[in-house]
Amino acid sequence: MKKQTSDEKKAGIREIAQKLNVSTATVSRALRPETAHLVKESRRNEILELAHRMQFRRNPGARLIQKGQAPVITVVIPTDEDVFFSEFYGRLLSGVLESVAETEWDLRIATLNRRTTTLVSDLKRIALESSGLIYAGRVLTTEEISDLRHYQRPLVVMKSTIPPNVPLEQMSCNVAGVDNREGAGTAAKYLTQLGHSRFGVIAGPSTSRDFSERLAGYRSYFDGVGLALTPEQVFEGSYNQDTGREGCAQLLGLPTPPTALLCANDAIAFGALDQVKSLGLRCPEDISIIGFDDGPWALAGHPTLTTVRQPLRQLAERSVQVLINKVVSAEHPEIIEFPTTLSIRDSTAICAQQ
Amino acid sequence: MKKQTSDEKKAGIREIAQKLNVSTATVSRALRPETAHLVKESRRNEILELAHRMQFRRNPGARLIQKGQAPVITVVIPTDEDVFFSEFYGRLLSGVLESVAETEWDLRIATLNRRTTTLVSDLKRIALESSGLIYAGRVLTTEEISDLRHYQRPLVVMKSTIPPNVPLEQMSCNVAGVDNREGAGTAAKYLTQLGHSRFGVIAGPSTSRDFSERLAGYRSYFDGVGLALTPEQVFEGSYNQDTGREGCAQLLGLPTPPTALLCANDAIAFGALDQVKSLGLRCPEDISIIGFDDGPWALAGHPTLTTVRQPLRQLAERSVQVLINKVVSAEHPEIIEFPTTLSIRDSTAICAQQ
DNA sequence: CAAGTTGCAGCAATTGATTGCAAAAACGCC
DNA sequence: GGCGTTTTTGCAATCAATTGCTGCAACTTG
Repeated sequence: MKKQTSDEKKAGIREIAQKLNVSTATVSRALRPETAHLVKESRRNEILELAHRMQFRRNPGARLIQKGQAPVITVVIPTDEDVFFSEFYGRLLSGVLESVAETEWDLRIATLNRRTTTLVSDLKRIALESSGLIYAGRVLTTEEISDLRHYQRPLVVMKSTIPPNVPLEQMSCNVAGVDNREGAGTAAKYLTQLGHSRFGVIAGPSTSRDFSERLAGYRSYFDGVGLALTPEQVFEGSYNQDTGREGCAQLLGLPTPPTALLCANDAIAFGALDQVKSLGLRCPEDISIIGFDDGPWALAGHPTLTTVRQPLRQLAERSVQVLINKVVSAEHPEIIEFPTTLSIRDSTAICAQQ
Repeated sequence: MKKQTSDEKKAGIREIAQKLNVSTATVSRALRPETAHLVKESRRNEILELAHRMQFRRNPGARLIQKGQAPVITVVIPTDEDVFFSEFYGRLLSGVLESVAETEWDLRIATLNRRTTTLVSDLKRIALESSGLIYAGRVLTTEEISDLRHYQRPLVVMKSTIPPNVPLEQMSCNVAGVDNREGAGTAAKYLTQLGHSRFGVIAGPSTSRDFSERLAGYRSYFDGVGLALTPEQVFEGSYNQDTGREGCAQLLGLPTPPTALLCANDAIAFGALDQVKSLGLRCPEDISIIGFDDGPWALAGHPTLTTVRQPLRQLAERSVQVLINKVVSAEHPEIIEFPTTLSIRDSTAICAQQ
């Protein structure tokens, strides 16, 4: 009696074939949905039934060795503790996870070395064991972007990793992102409809594509309605709460302070809200605040935050689709931009001042 | 000129062998660190160099087919949008990610069907393509736990997925978790040292192992110092902010209200804080609040939150180690419990009342 | 100088499922 | 019953790397 780990041998396609007195080819065909129609139904059922009883699982390597690639999608994210707590990554990842879970594919997560200088070949390495890549890592350099031309494999790049000054049309790969301009415009429009006419904008860093698009969106809307933003009305800072506090303090210190604040993300909005309270003002009675992101905390505070929701779930879903179906050729890469929606809550109200 | 996808054929071990006029065996040996010593150094360098120039990547399937398993660790998480926003999962996942990134292994993420009744065989399926599993999914049933005996492969189960009434020693697999009792005790002790003597506890659901251990930790400490908690001093609710608000309201309504609140997680603590402010009281001057988790938001509010930090990074690291080294036999599974640390911030202060 | 030891490299088998090709079986129709 | 179709099935090659075994040559030792 040889020492055997357990489980009465391993159940391979061979064992099944042998027990049923058919060839492995038949078993193989019966077992995979794509070829199942090639096997007579009665026999197929026998095979399926036995495979189930023997707890058969096909060896993934055997297919891999033929195809040279696995049904795995890899998401590349930054090397950064906070990734899992950010709105963007959290919702994106869970979206990808769900989309992938509905298919036969697997999801893998990878990070790049913090300061790699060989991005494209790193991506090639990562991609080796997967069939498609979603790049959501750190912001790309222009050099890296042009290098990406040499990466001729299924790839979707998140728009937010592209610097603001690079036109999307110039990208040689698929790009997926959220329509920040439209979302910002919607927020601005909504405040206008509530009767506000004196606005303040607390923007994030202009080095970020998302933030610069959002600012452009606010600007563009106000230009259109003849309320063009003056430099004093715009505070630019980082993407965190402190920026919200500082921006709020500065804007409310203006000779004619705004009655509504447009914040480029939720964290900034929370900071602004905190500052408003510290100044003894009330939100929304004295001042309306609108955010951008719609994270889980938007509902947690007092008042709940009116904010722009990014359809990251759909974005993820579409990206996965693109990769799995490879519907897009490298010559005509797809640019996916999803529209946002406005989540109206309690931090905005009709303008009380005339 | 035949139509060729690109890249001058695929660079396999064969092509390299051919160009250098050696056998594939030699190339194979030279390429893998474990066997590299079997090839003369000069030749090995030639091979390595050419492999690099040809951008050679070995086909993962070919090894898989022999070993029957890939160097991949899979983390099983719940099917739940919020996973990526929770302290626990966020920090755990990023910890696992980092630990794995330091090795040659890959990280895969999988979810279970929402209501699977065949957990163990599902795990087997998932594990098929990976060499180790970290289970951090939904809470296990006792039946599933005893089924796990049949799962004889590298597996680490997170303690929080085990129901409170199951003794850890009874588990047939490796268990990793945080020492909640000790953490809760430390928090309680710290408040005592600040001079507090009237406490309120806002606990989470007792169906959760984490929360029930934390409550036990508070109890056990107070018992030890002769301040045993009465039923009125303990409010049990859910794990969210509303519980914090309700609990705070109720506890502060007692004839002799507490001067310090122990909250079973940060969200509850934020709720309590919010309620304290609504009641026109100040934290920490009038009442101290202490949380549990130390999430990114603990630093964001006013005042910043004193809270118990879980060493999830180390927990993740150790779990990965266990899986990669398979240092633990199934007969003597390891129980890993990491100690917490206290992050002292502004929401706690010396007791002002005598 | 013979016998023994060690280092290096190649041959060929192995791994498990898939698939092109062709044979065999089943079917339909007159 | 015969012939043309269609459906099922099996054989054997294939995928890319790994590894036990063997052979050869160089080196060491008595």
